[in-house]
Amino acid sequence: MATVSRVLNESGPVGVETRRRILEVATALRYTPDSAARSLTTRRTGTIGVLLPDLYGEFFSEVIRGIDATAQRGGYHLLVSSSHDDKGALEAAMRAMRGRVDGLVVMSPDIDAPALVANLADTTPVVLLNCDVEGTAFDALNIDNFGGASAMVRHLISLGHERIAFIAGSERNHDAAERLRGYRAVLQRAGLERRAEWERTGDFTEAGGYRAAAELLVEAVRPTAIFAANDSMAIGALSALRESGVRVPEDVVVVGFDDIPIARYMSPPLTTVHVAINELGERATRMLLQAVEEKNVQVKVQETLPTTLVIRQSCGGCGSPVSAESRCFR
Amino acid sequence: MATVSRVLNESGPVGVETRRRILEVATALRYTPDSAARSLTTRRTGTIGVLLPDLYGEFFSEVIRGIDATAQRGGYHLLVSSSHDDKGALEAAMRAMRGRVDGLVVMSPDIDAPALVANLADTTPVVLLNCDVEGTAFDALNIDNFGGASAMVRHLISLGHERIAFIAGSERNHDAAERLRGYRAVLQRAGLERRAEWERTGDFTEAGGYRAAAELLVEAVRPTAIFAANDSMAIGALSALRESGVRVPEDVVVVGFDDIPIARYMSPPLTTVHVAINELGERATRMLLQAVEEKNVQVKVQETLPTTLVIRQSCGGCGSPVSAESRCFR
DNA sequence: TTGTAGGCGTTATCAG
DNA sequence: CTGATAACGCCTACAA
Repeated sequence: MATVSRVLNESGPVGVETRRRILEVATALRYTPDSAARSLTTRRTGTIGVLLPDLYGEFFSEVIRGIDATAQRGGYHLLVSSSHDDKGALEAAMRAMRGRVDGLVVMSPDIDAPALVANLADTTPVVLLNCDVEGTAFDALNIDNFGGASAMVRHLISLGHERIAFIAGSERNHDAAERLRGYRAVLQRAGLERRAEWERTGDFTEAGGYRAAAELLVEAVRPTAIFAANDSMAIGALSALRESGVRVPEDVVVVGFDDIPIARYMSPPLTTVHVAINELGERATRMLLQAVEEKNVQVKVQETLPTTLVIRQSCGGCGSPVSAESRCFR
Repeated sequence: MATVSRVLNESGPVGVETRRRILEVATALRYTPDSAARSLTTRRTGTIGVLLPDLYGEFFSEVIRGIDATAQRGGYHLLVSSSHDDKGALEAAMRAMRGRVDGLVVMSPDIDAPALVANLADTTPVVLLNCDVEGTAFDALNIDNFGGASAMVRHLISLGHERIAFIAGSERNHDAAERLRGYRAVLQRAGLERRAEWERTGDFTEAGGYRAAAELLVEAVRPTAIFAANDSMAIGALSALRESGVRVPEDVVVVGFDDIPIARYMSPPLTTVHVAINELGERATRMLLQAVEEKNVQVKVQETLPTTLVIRQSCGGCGSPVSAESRCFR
């Protein structure tokens, strides 16, 4: 009956008595509108989709936390799908989500998601998270990877380090590439030596960082500082150094990127580039919801999430000339 | 057209030429069946719901990973919802999922989920994960919390410890309660002293473990071993001890529970009770899919996931009389 | 092997 | 203010 619909959705005028009766019966019968039927007519699902490359580690779980919180606040459900190694898998996942969601948050640092989205010619709003995107054709949110990495290297230099190694993320990863770019740029600018052996490639996991650090230790010329492109690898590096009896920060300094929650609990507490991971998910979701709910606005926005240096003990201290944006934490 | 449906679902006979033509047009038009309309007729959504208390930390993200992998393999999507502090929130979330999912994995160690599920009188299959459930009325999967905690305390005793402290999880948490029960049972059995001051209550977070350990350090009689009810708290404890200049494992021994991926990378590597977290999600999902796909089978199963001791360095070594189920890892 | 008709549970439209 | 009636897009049955 149409009136029932009007009562439950508070759309249209309904008599007080009628309304009461309907509500009574509805609760008595534990009646809940069928969401499939509803979205068949409304063309809205009340759900947003989240596409992630993986779910391993604290970084992703914090991002989802932010997304979930924001979506929930906006009254949306979350359809999550992860582990899209290649383009085909991501494309399949996107297609599978079509019709099931009102919008999509796509985090895909490894894959050319923009091309994929353009290719799909879909009308569902999409926000690209940590993607390598040029121009203004998409809603996109990125971390200030270059700025963060630059600031960290500058800090290391200010502490007197001249032999700075870098453990990069996987080569195709956009965040990884930007962080590497920041590292190289500052080294070059400072006129410091850049050795190929001091640039190892990891995979953003603890195991990768462990391996890379172990390799760095046996180099003929050992670096005095190791900058890992994310905290997980820094933690792996810490572990490798410890096993080899190398003291941190006395013998070698280790720093990371992301500031995942455990970073401050490491031994020693990890100096890192702080990213407001929660906020990353939050803002992406807010951007998406805006696009979902105001379909008329066709203007896309590109945003960058700023980063800050968090100085803890794994780098040996604040140094004398602390750069403007760095702060000292316990 | 019915034939189109037959082609896309491979149900019913279709002429070869017709089939080819339909497929051709379908791909040309990028046609994808509307999932809402489809589930309206089929009464199936191809989605399973996951209800979690929170998304913080590696434990949850590993569980979801396991669930996601298994669901994906079975061709199902994942509708995730978290942060259900109280009964009302959980109930609302369950109701909201009704009709959107074919089945539900409910992880709710804090809340009386069984009562809720029974109360909802819903026909959607549900698997209860880490819930305090009695009897055989529900499909349920639990960790062997009691066994794991017992084994760990026995191990500590075998290492010669007599003053063993415990950092518990929150009081209403079922897993936490079982682990505490295991700790107490073994202490009692061994005739060891049990002091109220050596039982601190944490909240399964690093911060909670940090606080609890700091409090233990100022006790008149200081324990020689600290058993945290999960790894996050153990990591927090490690951090607190380190800050106070207490060496682990020389001065005080620290052990955890869960064996989250980072545990092995701690300094020192964390001795802990291994839980196959991935498998936890995997098995729960398999149980659910079974219930979803074979509706006839009305027999519910209750399973327990076994645990094993993982001896690393934070407990000071393997000890002499290694109990049967313990293994030594790097 | 193919096309037609009905219905899934809502909401939107339109008379009353 | 309320109740019919027609979509929404698909699948299942039935008839051709």
